[in-house]
Amino acid sequence: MKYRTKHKTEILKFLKENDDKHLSIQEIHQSLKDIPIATLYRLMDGLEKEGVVRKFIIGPNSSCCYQYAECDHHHFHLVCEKCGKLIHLDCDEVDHLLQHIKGEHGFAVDINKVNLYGLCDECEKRK
Amino acid sequence: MKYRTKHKTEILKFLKENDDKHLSIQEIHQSLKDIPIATLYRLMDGLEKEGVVRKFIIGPNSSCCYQYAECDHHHFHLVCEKCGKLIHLDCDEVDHLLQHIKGEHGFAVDINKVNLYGLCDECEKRK
DNA sequence: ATAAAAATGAGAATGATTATCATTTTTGTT
DNA sequence: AACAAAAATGATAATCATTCTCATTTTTAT
Repeated sequence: MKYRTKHKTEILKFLKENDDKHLSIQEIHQSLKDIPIATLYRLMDGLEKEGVVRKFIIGPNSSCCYQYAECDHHHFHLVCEKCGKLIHLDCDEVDHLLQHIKGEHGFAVDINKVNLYGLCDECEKRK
Repeated sequence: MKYRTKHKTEILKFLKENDDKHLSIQEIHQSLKDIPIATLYRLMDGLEKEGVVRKFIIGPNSSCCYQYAECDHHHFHLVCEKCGKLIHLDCDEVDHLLQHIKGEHGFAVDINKVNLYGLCDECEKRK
């Protein structure tokens, strides 16, 4: 991912325009038809590794989704498995837990890679 | 899943013997070679629906894993991104955070779907 | 302008999971 | 014990997302 290419620019533009959604590879491909699917996979993979983009696994059987990564990287993301809603969890308790895990269990959690899947209030009620 | 069958018995015996591990379909199939893979998928699916067995999604790209349900502890999984090691995090702090998230943020985290990615101690030292 | 490094693209390959459907097994009932 | 309906099976094909391959093209630094 060292070179600047038209495809990369196009993808980032599209993701920025939709920074409130999680977009699957399939959805991105729908909109950016000129990018071959194999290339798209490759580029999304690279962008994720660079931290430009965030990858979500929504549900066991569906494919993964991507979203433009924001700069404030210090919170967990709650992802509703029903409606796909993304909640940013700014919360001291989280920091506390992560420090505890580091101190007591010797594991440095990379908060950028973590999503807490579950059900939001509305979807739980509708269940 | 109404009838008692040899296969079901065999699977449950195997899972009980390995109640400290998460077993992938492939691993189960390795050990219980006489059960055709299609049947195995079907049975595991049925056992999960019945609540006899728990399904885990470990990592974005790997397949799912199963564990005998009675032995399931309410824990997070820590996944080391370097060595792939899976750590079971049994910890009261986790329960505390989840209750807090449910109570204060109105979100029911499904702990089985969550992995905390990061670096284990050994890999961090080696970094 | 050039060459090395990187990215591309088309299709094939992979690999997990699901669907199909004729056959077999299980179970409760005569 | 025999029967029939319901359920489970098994072999194979189908599906579908993702990855691989490799010859070609593009990008970048010099």
